[in-house]
Amino acid sequence: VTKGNADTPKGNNGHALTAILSRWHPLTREDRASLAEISAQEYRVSSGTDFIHRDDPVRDLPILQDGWAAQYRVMHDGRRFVLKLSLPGEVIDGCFPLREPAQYSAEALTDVTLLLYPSDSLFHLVNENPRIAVAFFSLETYQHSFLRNRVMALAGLNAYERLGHLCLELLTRLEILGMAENDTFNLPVKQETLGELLGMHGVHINRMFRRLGADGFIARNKKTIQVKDREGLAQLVEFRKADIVEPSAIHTPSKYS
Amino acid sequence: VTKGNADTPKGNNGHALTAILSRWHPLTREDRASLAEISAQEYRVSSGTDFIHRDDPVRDLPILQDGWAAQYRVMHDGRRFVLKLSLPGEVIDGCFPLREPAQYSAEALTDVTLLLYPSDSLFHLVNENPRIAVAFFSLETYQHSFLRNRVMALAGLNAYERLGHLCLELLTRLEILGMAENDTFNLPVKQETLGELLGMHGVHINRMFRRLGADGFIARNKKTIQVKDREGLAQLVEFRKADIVEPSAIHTPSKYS
DNA sequence: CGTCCCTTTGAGGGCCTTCAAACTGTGTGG
DNA sequence: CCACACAGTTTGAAGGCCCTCAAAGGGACG
Repeated sequence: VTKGNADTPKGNNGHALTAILSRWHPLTREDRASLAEISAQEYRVSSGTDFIHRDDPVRDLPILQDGWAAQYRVMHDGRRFVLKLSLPGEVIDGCFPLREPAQYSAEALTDVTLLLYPSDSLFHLVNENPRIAVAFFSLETYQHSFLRNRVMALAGLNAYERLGHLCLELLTRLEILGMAENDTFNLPVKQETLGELLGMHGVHINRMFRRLGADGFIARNKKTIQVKDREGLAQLVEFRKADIVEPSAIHTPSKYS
Repeated sequence: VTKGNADTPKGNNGHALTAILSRWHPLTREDRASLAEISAQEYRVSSGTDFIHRDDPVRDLPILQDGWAAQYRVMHDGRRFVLKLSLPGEVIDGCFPLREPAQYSAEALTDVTLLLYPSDSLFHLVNENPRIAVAFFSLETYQHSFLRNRVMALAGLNAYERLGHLCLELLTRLEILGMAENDTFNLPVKQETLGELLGMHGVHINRMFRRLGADGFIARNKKTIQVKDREGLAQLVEFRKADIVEPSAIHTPSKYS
């Protein structure tokens, strides 16, 4: 793990955390200035290595500046469970405002560039500034909404549908991050890992991918996935935009008051 | 649904929401006074009826003063999916700070007494007061931690283990609410509903309950469940106290700074 | 051109579902 | 007090989805 200072990370002429939070709640110039005082350390992590270790204390809020990651744990019988994939540009959740040992390890699935914001400074700021607190709250609510949908998929759908659901979830999240166009995205994750995420064997992921392709829902080419029938698939797997919390849902004045 | 006014609900000589939030973040006398100005409406809902309807606008934050509830939806193929059980004393999540249509219906599993706090007033307060914002944030984090564990159970455990996990989750949540003693609790939920929660058929819930009893992990008597081997079961189903966010994890000064 | 990692394909078995029916407890009306 | 209806639990048997083990196929890299 190489380490460097990066208040202004390259390729990003601003403060990454400010950019993310301001999507979730209107921030004043002063809010932004307060946030800008909290500078991140930049880390580079190469594919396959852990950058958060389970049971280690959490001191920082990590943002994936670039690359994919997985939060996982190894269960007592040796099987691996993947809680969540983290995408380029996303905040890795479960790390704030906790100061407890990490509940899940995080592994780089590709080469990763990481921004680490010190928890203590953030915690202090959140306790002083209600707008920033609400912004974090809203971000948490957004991530929460995807987790609820994962629960729905795991409990209510079969393997075929779960994988279709995952394709739509990733497509949606990547579109929000500006990393998917034309219903197409890159999926640099091996099938065994997808299996650990969706609660099925990697071999079965393969069969279901194949069937989704044969049924015309998706097309695959190496690591690229294109959703061919987004509407049809969404209906099949119970995926709805309305189930995802968007910024407007939170700070738009109520239409019903 | 009968309706009444209840700033000071009977059997509760205080402001229920204040009591809950102050568990999650230290509140000043002024904070409590601000919260106390937001008065709740009390509703009574009889067993089996819905009190939140999917796609209806959310105007209030509901707290279950008494009784059990389930958040559920009916999927396009007619199957029911239960997202979460809500226990007496708990805030029903997914309702704040949203003003969008409800994503899940909520059904009373027993006779229920409900406290409804107007979202608009709460939203206004949260935007003014950082401590109350952090308290809500922390509460959300707490609920989030249980959801993460549900995902782990659904993706990583078989039916037998999932049901054991649920027993421990409910026991833990009820203990926190002061409604379980001696590893024993009342479970007024039919097995079919538990199946919809855990992603398995109600009939299989029965078989797994039976096996958990035969293996000495639990004892059942009508609707009462006693966990006989809490440690053993916890290890089997990967249930850890450390996976549940507690108040101290959030506002205790960092040990590592 | 060989190695390694991952994907793909095949066959057998187990977990869980599905359909069905018997059983139990509870409330209701005769 | 009993007969009955009703809801939920319990038990049985057959079948399907998914797992498990295994091996072959493909692509990237040296």
